[in-house]
Amino acid sequence: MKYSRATDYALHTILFLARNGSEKKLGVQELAEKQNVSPTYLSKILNKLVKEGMIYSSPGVNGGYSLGPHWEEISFFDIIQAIEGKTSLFDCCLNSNPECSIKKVMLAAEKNMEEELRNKKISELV
Amino acid sequence: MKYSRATDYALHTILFLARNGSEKKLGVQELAEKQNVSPTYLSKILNKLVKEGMIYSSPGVNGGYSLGPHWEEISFFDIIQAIEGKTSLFDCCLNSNPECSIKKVMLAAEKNMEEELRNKKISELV
DNA sequence: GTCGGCCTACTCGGATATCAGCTGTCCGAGTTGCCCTGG
DNA sequence: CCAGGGCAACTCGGACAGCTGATATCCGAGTAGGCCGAC
Repeated sequence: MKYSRATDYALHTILFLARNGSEKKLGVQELAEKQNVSPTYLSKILNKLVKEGMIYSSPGVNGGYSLGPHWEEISFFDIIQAIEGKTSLFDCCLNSNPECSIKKVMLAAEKNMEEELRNKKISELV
Repeated sequence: MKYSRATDYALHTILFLARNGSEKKLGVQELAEKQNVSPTYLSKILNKLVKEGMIYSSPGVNGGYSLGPHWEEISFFDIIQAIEGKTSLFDCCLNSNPECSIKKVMLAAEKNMEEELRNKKISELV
């Protein structure tokens, strides 16, 4: 089990944008070069963030990506959830018993990590 | 990102063994039927636990799996690590910068979950 | 009766098949700013 | 000088390929207990 590289790219990209100034646009080319990814792939990842309203994208000449209006409130968890999806880490696929004690322990532990990620905002690192 | 089903099987199997009495053996057939898995696949999973010394396996007629001597100390984390491996959830593959602030946040959050899983022992659920 | 060999019920390990999801590429389409040309 | 068209630089979206890891399955090998027959 691992976080996907896409999550890594998304986190770093948002941090790049934040450090670059919240208003300025950056082309996907430039962002991709800094992370050694192909621009097309990075564009796919960033589109997920666009759909969540975290960042803007401007087409056309001199287009690019820039941060959304509430970027200072974006937490690590927001970004991760946008990329990885909203499914829980653990699913007890054995019996559909909602009282499964193993599931309870796992979900409690997951919540612990989630809380930490919810409280950490990208803006704290700028 | 998700925990593999193998982890789910491993956790439930150990709980089965614990509830069945720490000394008694259970065949992989029986364990597999309760979880709707193929016996051969479950056997592969359980072998990982055998190698970590958590459970014993007895070949031959009336063979099967039984708990190891220190089974009461086995934590959720031990089992998960035996199945999923010891790699960290997050790897900053961008620059090999050990000071990457994103990595630090992620690892801190991961530690939070890890601690919770370390402190939860299977024996608490029996 | 007892000793040894076979048989059966198990686990172990490697090789292999299958499948889903991640990663990445390619191409066509849409959009926007800029330049260039014709009046 | 100005308006309009075309071009170039971008992003967007879908289709598709490759690869890796999870999820199995199969088969041969090893092991232990029990049975059975020969002596």
